[in-house]
Amino acid sequence: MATLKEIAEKANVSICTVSRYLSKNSNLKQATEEKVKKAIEELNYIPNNVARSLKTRRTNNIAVVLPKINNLYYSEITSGISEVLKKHHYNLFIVEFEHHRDEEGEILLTLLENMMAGVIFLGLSGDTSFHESVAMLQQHHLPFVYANRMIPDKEYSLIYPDYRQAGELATEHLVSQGKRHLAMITQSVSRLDLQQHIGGFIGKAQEYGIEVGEHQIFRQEEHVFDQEFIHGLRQKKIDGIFATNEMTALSLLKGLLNQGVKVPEEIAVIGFGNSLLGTLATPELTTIDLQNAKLGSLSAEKLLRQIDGVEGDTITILKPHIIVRKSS
Amino acid sequence: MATLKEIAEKANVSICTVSRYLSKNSNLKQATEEKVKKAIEELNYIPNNVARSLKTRRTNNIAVVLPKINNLYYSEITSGISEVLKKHHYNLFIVEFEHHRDEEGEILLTLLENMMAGVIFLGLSGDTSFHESVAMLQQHHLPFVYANRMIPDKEYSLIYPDYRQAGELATEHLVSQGKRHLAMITQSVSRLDLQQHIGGFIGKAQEYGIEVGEHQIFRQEEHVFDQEFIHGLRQKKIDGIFATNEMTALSLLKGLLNQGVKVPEEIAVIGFGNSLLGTLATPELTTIDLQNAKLGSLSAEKLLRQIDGVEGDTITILKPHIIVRKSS
DNA sequence: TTGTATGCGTTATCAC
DNA sequence: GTGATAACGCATACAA
Repeated sequence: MATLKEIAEKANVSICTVSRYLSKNSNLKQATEEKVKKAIEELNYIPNNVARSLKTRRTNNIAVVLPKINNLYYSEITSGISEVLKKHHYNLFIVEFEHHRDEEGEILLTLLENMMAGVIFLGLSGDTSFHESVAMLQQHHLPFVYANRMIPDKEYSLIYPDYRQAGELATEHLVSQGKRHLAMITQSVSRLDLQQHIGGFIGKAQEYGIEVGEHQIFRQEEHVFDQEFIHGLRQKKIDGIFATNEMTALSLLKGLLNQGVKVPEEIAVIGFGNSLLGTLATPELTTIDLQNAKLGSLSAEKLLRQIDGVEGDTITILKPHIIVRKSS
Repeated sequence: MATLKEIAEKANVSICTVSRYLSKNSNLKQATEEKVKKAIEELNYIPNNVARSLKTRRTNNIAVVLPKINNLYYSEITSGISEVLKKHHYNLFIVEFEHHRDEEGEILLTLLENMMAGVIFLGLSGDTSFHESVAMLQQHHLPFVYANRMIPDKEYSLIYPDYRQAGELATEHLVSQGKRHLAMITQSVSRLDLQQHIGGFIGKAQEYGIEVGEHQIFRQEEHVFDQEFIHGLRQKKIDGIFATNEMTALSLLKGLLNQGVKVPEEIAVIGFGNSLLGTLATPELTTIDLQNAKLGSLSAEKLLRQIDGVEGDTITILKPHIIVRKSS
């Protein structure tokens, strides 16, 4: 690898002049400029970003910390992030983080050790101890953005979809289809975002005079969508279901189909997310689009503004949209 | 950020001693060790990997270059890579590359500028001009592994599944189910791996005395699985189809279902890949498992061996397995 | 067992 | 316009 020094020697100028040439702004004499240019080409010079970073005390590296990259939800967001970063000449680091308590410190340490310019956290729940460790990042002035999570009692830089409105949209749609006996399938009810989903779903139902009791809120982990489960739905006369996870919705759809339930006539299903999967389901899945890719690109832009010091810790909220297909 | 210098001053030792303490191997006097330890803790020292990299002329960063991260196929492989890298304390750097010719040089340059320890290329076709640029990496002694692609006329470090055998397995299975009129849906036939698929599929068919003509090899991009297409299948009396892409298989399954074709009785379908999607399809998809995650972890290990200098450019071939479900 | 001194490749502050 | 020279934070050859 050729270095500035070698270029300088070859071109008979000082290292400094070469550096100036590379940073474009300073004006060199036409003649020296060409000498330098020639030397650089002949020696096949490649700048060393590591050295540059040491000197300037900043890198162009941005880390995305998420539970699992082999999950459409996260990889779609990441793709949105990637596009923006590429455009601004930032590099993308991925750190998978699976809520193993002992990893927390190690991961944050890695981010600091490698002088990340910023961090985006995806899908890190508000109920972990993670956030205490995160305070460390603030101490070290490492800018970060939380995407897709609401963090209570913290003034962090946040971006997430309007979870409550997502729930409301689901109710409104099901009601507009004539459904009155609503149910919901969700994950951990302790998560703040899911509480919002539930709140929106139930709240809007009440506006329509519909009661959604606790026994109509199913926890995904506790059920398989087998004959017994479907039978339970029928007994409760459920005619509309909102599943807060695309895979879950698809799985439910399959269960209903297997048991001969007509979707949407007998039971309508509305899901979450807008990957290709929804269109491949039978029937095609009606869904609340959380705009994953867009959320990714927005969170990247948000982080970059923070890095450039033109934005502080603010909250950005995206509006969800409904995509009506055949399952409702 | 505290530095070695500050620690040294606080502990009343030399920078060198602190550095030794951190690298563990050298043996210090108990007393100094504790002095240093204390100072490090009090000052909340965090090592600077950038400086370390500049000095040692190597980083712990490994890049994965792939077309799109929001694609289950690639993200599953990447997840496999991620696990291995994490275990060996390497960081994961992601570069999305979408075959825009003008990007090639820029991307490889970025890898060199940032002193990547190694690179894994995923799904980069053998027919692009990419490989010429890649020679540059060799000049700069940057180790790399091509995963999931066969590269003709190059002695690179390669790892891929036995594409031919995958095709053979598909044929064997379909034949064992009593199917004799086989068809295949594939992508670009110019890609070497797909040629292998086709070769295996057709070749094995011939062993059974079955002719698979050119008009039974469909190019995915040229078709939607609508009434007309399904009608065509019926006319040709096709009773078994092999789709070399999981999404395509699912999409086909849906098309067949829509047209009232009984799967697998009338037409059996066998797909590729082993994501959750296959089990959510109706009927559940029989599939050739290419072991994406495993391929990822193996390619990472392969690269690490290369970085450590214990392995040269070799070819690793994975054996595919069939997962029989309901669509065949 | 510990310290001194040098350099990794770059940017930046001075001079000239 | 251009050139010395000093850092950035760390590792290491060589001394002591």
